[in-house]
Amino acid sequence: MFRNTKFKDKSTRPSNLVQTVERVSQIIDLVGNSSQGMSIKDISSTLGLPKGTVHRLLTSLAYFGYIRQDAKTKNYLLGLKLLELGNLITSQLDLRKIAEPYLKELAEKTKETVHMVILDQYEVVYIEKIESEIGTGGLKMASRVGARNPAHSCAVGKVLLSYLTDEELDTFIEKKGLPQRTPNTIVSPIQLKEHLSMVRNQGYAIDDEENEKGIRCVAAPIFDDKGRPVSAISISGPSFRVTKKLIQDVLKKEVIKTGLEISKALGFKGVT
Amino acid sequence: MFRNTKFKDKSTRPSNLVQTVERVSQIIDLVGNSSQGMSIKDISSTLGLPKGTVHRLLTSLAYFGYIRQDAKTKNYLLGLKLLELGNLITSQLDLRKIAEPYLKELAEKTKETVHMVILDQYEVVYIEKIESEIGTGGLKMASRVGARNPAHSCAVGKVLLSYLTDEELDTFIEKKGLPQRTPNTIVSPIQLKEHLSMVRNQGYAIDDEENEKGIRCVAAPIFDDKGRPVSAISISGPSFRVTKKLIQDVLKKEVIKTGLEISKALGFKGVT
DNA sequence: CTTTAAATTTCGTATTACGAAACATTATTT
DNA sequence: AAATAATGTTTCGTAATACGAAATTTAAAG
Repeated sequence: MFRNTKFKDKSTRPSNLVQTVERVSQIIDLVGNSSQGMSIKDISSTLGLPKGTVHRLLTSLAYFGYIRQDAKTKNYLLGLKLLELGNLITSQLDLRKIAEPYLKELAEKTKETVHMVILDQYEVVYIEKIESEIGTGGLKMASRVGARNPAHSCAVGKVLLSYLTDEELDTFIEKKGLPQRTPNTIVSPIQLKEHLSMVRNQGYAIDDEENEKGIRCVAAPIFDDKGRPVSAISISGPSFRVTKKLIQDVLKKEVIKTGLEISKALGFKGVT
Repeated sequence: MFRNTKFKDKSTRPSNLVQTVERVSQIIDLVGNSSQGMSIKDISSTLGLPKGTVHRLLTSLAYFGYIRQDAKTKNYLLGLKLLELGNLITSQLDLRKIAEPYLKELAEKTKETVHMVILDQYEVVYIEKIESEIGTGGLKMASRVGARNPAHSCAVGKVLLSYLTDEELDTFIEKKGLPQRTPNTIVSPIQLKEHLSMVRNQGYAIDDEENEKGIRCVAAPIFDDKGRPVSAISISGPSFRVTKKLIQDVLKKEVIKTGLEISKALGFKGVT
């Protein structure tokens, strides 16, 4: 008896979701994405829940610090507990701690924005972002630590995808699709697979305005002590500064070098 | 009919806490404070909950990204959603954004650690921490963004307490007490009140190893556009470097100055 | 001072989450 | 490699929990 469809899949809705957890998550998302906080009325009408219910959940959340109530406006805002937890997880990702000095150096040297990401649920999650103090010239990238991006359309994502098995890639494509973000985005599965094998061979990836018009990036992988590609780093910037030539002549070399340095700091001994 | 004891008090346990929220909070705290993550067994035995229940809550939390499961060890860890939320709240505290450059400059100039805090539930919460790149000489402060401290025993706390009304101060003392952290901690309510009125008059506070042996700090307040003391900043360091003389001659002036600069950036027009 | 709107509390009820135990999977020992 | 132990996952009948309509209180606006 074999069951070829039995893929344990953490991203599909569990059969027995706890209702309260779902509602709490919805409330926190909602409140988090409002700049001025929200009233109970707002929340209850947006989510279609009775005011009483929302109030009960909010007071419980407030008691544990996940939500706080503005003294003046009476609006509910994210609580400071989330600051604490956000920093806790940072310290759990010791990857990030180790990489930090190298990334700073890279940002200084190249005068562009440096990102560090990991792959989670087939999406790219930014775990570090360093902007060169000078040189960014008022142009700031909209990215933010904790934010997510499709993997197929950015350099860091393509680097990490390039180490997946063919089977995993199929699951990825099936689950996430290959949404076209710009005219340059690779949307054909076959093309993507060819591209990824190239990326893997050459050890770096370029995002030539595939994710956002006007932004170009180069990325390289980071390996842990077991040689597993656990993370990727990139240099990103506006296309008029980050030209194809600059990438080939300078930036490519620098990301790869920094990637290798961080890998070594993690105990990576090199291939074979 | 008057009821003098009717103080709306957000920190006492609400009558109708949602059980699931409490359990979720316990689980997240537990998992967050473990460096290697925890198994279901660990969590259920620590909290005294049945495995099935813990499992159900964990899968729900994982679905929404608050918890993730390590692929290898199968242990549960904090999820990356918390990174995202931690960064969201940071951007909601635009106070912090505005202050950042000033604080960096202060840290550079003084070569010591600079903190920024707000008061929440009568406790000090660190919302920013900047370490001077050089000069810390291997000595790092254990503080962490999001962490909390009693208010009566640190400079930033005393600065903020100094603006409370007498009534609020009594509530604070009743609720939190004045725990003795070191031999220097002020533990007498009367002494504290006298001290605070002095702090308020002089516009800064010193923590002379009152919170931690070997650590001395100076702090100054930050006012918003309405003239309300919304935050406080401090310079902290080992007592052998941060001498009383250095504070009086140099540091005191610098924190006050930086505090005022930030206040002005927030729209503060000065007193009267 | 009156009116309106939102926030908070109450309370009987049905749904939801509970948790004991069965079952499955993974790790450990012999 | 087989057996055993230990942990993880699912099931399901039940009761406690959270629900939510409505009443009450509080705050804001006219």
